[in-house]
Parts: sequence; structure tokens; C-alpha cells
Amino acid sequence: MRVTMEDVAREAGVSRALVSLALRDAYGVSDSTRDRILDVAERLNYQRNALASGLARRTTNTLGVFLLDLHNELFADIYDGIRDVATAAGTELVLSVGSTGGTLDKPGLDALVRAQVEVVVAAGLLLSDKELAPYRELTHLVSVARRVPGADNVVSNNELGAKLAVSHLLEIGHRRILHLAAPSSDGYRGRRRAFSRTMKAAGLQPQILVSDYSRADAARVLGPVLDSTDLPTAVFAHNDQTALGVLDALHSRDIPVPEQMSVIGYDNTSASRPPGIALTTVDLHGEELGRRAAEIALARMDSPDAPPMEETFKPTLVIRGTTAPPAA
Amino acid sequence: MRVTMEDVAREAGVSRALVSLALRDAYGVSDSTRDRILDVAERLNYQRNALASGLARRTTNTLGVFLLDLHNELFADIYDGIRDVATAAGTELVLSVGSTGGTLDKPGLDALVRAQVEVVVAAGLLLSDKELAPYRELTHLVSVARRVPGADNVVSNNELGAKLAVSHLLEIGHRRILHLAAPSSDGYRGRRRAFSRTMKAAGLQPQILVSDYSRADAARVLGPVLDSTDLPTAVFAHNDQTALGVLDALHSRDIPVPEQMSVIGYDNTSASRPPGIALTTVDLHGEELGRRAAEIALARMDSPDAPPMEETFKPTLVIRGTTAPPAA
DNA sequence: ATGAAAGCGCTAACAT
DNA sequence: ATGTTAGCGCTTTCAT
Repeated sequence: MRVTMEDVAREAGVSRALVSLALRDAYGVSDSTRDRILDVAERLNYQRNALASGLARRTTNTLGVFLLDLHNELFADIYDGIRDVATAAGTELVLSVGSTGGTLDKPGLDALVRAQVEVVVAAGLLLSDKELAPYRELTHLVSVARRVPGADNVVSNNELGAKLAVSHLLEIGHRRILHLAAPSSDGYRGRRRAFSRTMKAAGLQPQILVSDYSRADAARVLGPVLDSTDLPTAVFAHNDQTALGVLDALHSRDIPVPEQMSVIGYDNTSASRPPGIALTTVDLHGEELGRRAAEIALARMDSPDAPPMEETFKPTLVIRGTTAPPAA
Repeated sequence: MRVTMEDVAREAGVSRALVSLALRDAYGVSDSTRDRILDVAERLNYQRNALASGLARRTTNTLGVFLLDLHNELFADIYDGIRDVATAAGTELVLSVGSTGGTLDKPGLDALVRAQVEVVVAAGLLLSDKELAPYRELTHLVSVARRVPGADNVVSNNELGAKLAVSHLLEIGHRRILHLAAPSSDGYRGRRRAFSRTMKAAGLQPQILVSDYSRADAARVLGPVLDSTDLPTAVFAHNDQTALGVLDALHSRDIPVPEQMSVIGYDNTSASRPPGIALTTVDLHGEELGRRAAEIALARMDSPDAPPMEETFKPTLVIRGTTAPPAA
């Protein structure tokens, strides 16, 4: 049987109440008894039952974290940022992981609600605004990387990022640019929209292809285009993962990068630095976003009724080896 | 205020007990009232309080999962496997994440214990056997990828994996082989040991360098060797991450792979497939390990007193583009 | 400084 | 089929 607070109390010859106080070093416990209690607790390997504790305190002082996909390092970056500030604040995290399809969003969020977290920081939500609405009553939501109406939001300016990427390509002379977009869903249309807008503003025809978030699918989707007669001279991929898929497809057809084809990714994860051919990419500063989201979440714990907070980060273009002027 | 079971009961005009039963569709609730209760629960967006529920049931039916590092995709693979079988069994997961330094192992495990998980599946534990000992009394431990005495273990045969890698290099003619090892810690010496043994068995001098688990450090550590006069002709890296670091260092010195230098990684993560230069690597089948670990964890929930279970998977060599006979 | 007692939201006998 | 009641392990008034 697990060792309970009662066990510690008995062993130390005091009441449970006193043990409870001593363990959270509250005032009003004499030094000597506190020391004795802590000694006993340590000796018995006592660990407080978080269920009972949270139930009794009517608050868990805990932050829920939802991450869309563990295979995409962007979420590891975001998590690092969140953990950093949560740890400093002494707030525990409760995690839950989704999937690129989005089918695990709901179960994941539900689990966090059931765990009674004070606030949930969700990175990469795929649920529609409508499906997300009920959660506004169940918990406080801080959405990262995706704008959710009515919630707290920590996002990156995707319009700007896409514009940065496309402008770079335009500047070095590209005209036929293909955008490999992610499936269209609420809150994730900024890159695609800015791509189209920027192309049109330059008097060019935007060409868009859609793949899911996986490297393999990106390569697959791009295939037919590469096998056709008139190729684009540059591809702007939705993220680094899919950019890798683009590079795969290109490599398997012996199309040299950047000589015959320029490629730009998005996220600046370490996947964007395959040795030799480092990806030009847009850095959305995941760790920073995570950090800020956690700060907002902590602030939200203190003032549940403050108006929604919103913060938009500016992405930056990281020019590396996969972009060059088009072949003459 | 959050909606409680009491609210649902009142609204449906029944007792709490009945709601509790209906929600877990136990026998003994008439169809009509069950439907009514479920309707109300749904309408009120009721989510059961997992703290109260777990406390009352004296069991959470929950699996704790510890992952060393979110930046290493191996752990995403392992997680996928675990989630797969846990979901099928209707068992919830509680996650906790460590860090490559190992300093977060203890806090991470403690959090799982406090959360009252039935069993913890830990992948990539860095704590020493000795530091791990106390946890044997606090929870059931299924260790993945690392052998922990007395616990359930799901491991890969690292000796075999390393032998596979080195033998391959030997076979194609290499004699001067360098092993870039991970810091020596309990449970992770198999690859290094087998490297030395295999080299000696071939009458060769094992050469070993140590780096931490990061790509950057691997590149840094390898630097001096590459700048010296007599280079090895092949490098066997501790994992794919560090193999990437090796490739980085090589590339920055214009040493062609595999012509001038062969490289082997370990794990077969997607990082091992940078476009163009796919890494020869050892696949330890992370998802499989995760799956099996979860199965064992579930079995352990049913029979807490069964003798320790142990399963050793056979890694396989994946020969790709970074290995070739040494230059003449 | 310390202890007694009530109660957090639920589940599990047990009673009806 | 449904309701009553006694906890689960802790925290928190409130006494002493």
C-alpha cells in the first residue's frame, strides 16, 4: 500500500493537519517538529497524493499543455519555452498529445479538463473554431500558433512570414513559384493567403498544392508536378517537414537544389539543417511563443476575468542554402 | 463554477449514484433514464472530475509515461507505440518529460507517482540504478531502452546493434573506426562495450570519443580528430542525432561521405534520412518497443506480483548511403 | 503551536 | 431500478 499522510503523521507523532502544513512549509509549525516531520516523510519516501490534494484545495495549480505532434520538433521547442517559465513559477504541467489528423484534439483537451488544470496552453489545435467553442466554458485556453476567437492567443504573423518567404524568392528573380500548403482549416490560412496575395501583387499566378503535414505526403503530392513539362522554379513549403519531402522528391529526380529549384521551409526546426543543404526557412521562434504563452497562462490564473490577451510575434526569414536565383 | 455530477443529477431528476453508473454505462440503469442522463450530461458539457473519481475508486486506471527528450524523435516513436495499445485498452496516459542532462528524471517520475498512475513506462531513464531503487516501492516501473535491475524491461540488444554496425564496416574493409559514444551511465554501455569487443576481436584498436546527446556537441567533439593528420575511415555514432553532427563536421571540412568517410547512426529516426545522404543506421524499432512496454504495463496492472518481465528486441541494420568501402 | 472536524466530487457497498 | 451513506487522502477553518 502506498504511504499516506496519515502514516507520516503517526510515525512523527503529530496530526495530519500539521504534516500538511509542514510539507508546504507554512507558518505556525515549530522548527523542531517541522524538521522531524520532513525527516519522516523523506525516510518513508512519502509523495503527496495529488488527486486528494487537488480535490481538497479546489485548485491544482497546474497548467495543461496540448501538443499537436511529437514528430514535429516545433512542438518540442514550444514545450521547452512553456516548461521554462512554468518551472520557474513552480507550476506543474500536465501534457496531452494530439495527432496530425486532428482526431485526437478533442480527447486530448477533454483529458486536460478532467485533470482539472487551471489553464490549458494548446499548441497547434486543429479543431474548428466552432468545435472549440464549448471549451471556452470548461477551461481557460491559451492557443499557440493558431488564433482562436475569444481565447488568449500567442501567434506568429503567418502573413508576414509567408510574405517574407515569397518576397525573397521574387527578389532573387523567381516568377513561377509553387506553394505546398497544409490542409485548409480554421486559423491556418494565413500563409496560403499571404502567398496568393503577394504573388498577385507581383502580377503573378499563384499555384497551390495541398499535402498533409507529413514529409512522405509532401513528396508524393509534388511528384506529378515535377514530372510534368513546365516546372516551377521555386517551392514554398508549409513547414520544414514538408520542405524535406520536397527535397526528397527533388533529389529522387536528380533536380539540383538550389540550381534548378529553390526551396523554402517554415519553422526553423533542426530538421531544416540537413548537413550540406541547409534549408532557407522562416523562423517563428517556437520557444519564445511557448514562453510567452506560459506567462499569459500564469497571468490568466491570477485574473480569470481579464479581457482576452493576444500577442503576435514577428517571424524572421533565415536565408540558407536552398534558395538562389532561377536558372537562366 | 465547473459543472459537477450533482448538477447533472439535479437536472435529470435522479441521484448522483445513478449518474455515476449511467456515465460508465454499468448495468442496472433503465434505458430511458440512462438516455436522459447522458443527454443532460452532454448538454451541460459535463466532464467527470478525474481527481475525485480517482480518489474514490482508489485507482486511476492510468499509465504514466516518461520520455527523456522531445527533441529526439525516437521518443515520439516510442510514444506512438505506447499510445496505440493504451488507447485500444481504454487506458489514459499521463506524460512527463525529462531532459538530456538527466536532471529532470527525478522530478518527472515524482510527478507521475503523485498523479497516482498505476504503472510508469519510462523511456530513456538516465538516473543510476541506485537512484532508481526507491521508485521500486512507489510504483511499478517498465523501463524502455534501458535495463533497470528488478524492474520490467523492454530493451533492444545494443550489443548486437553495435556489433551489426561495426561488422558491416569491417566487412567492407574499414580498419580505423571511431566510436562517438554517449556519456557513460548505468544501462547504456552496451553499444560502447560491443564496439570495443568487436574491434578487438578483429585485432583492431578501438578508438572512442564521448559527446553528449546533441548534434552540436557531436560536431564539436569530432572537430579535433578531423583536423589531425591521421583520420579514421569510419565513424560509428551513438545515435542519429549525433551522426548528423558528425555529418555536419565532415561537410564543413569538405570531407565527402561516404567516399572519404563512412558514417553509421543508431535509431533509424526520420532524422536519418536527410535528402540525398540517407544514413546507414541501426533500427531499434522504437514503436515496437513502446507497444510491447505498454502491453507489459497493462499486464502488470492485472498482476502486480508477477515476477519481473523482460523482453529484448533485436535491432536491425539499415544500410543506406553513408557507408562504403574506404578509399584505397 | 497543535489538533478536531468538515468537506472537496466522486464511487461503491448496501438498502429499498 | 434507484437512492442513501460512508469513505478516498488531503486541506482548511476553527478550537484549544
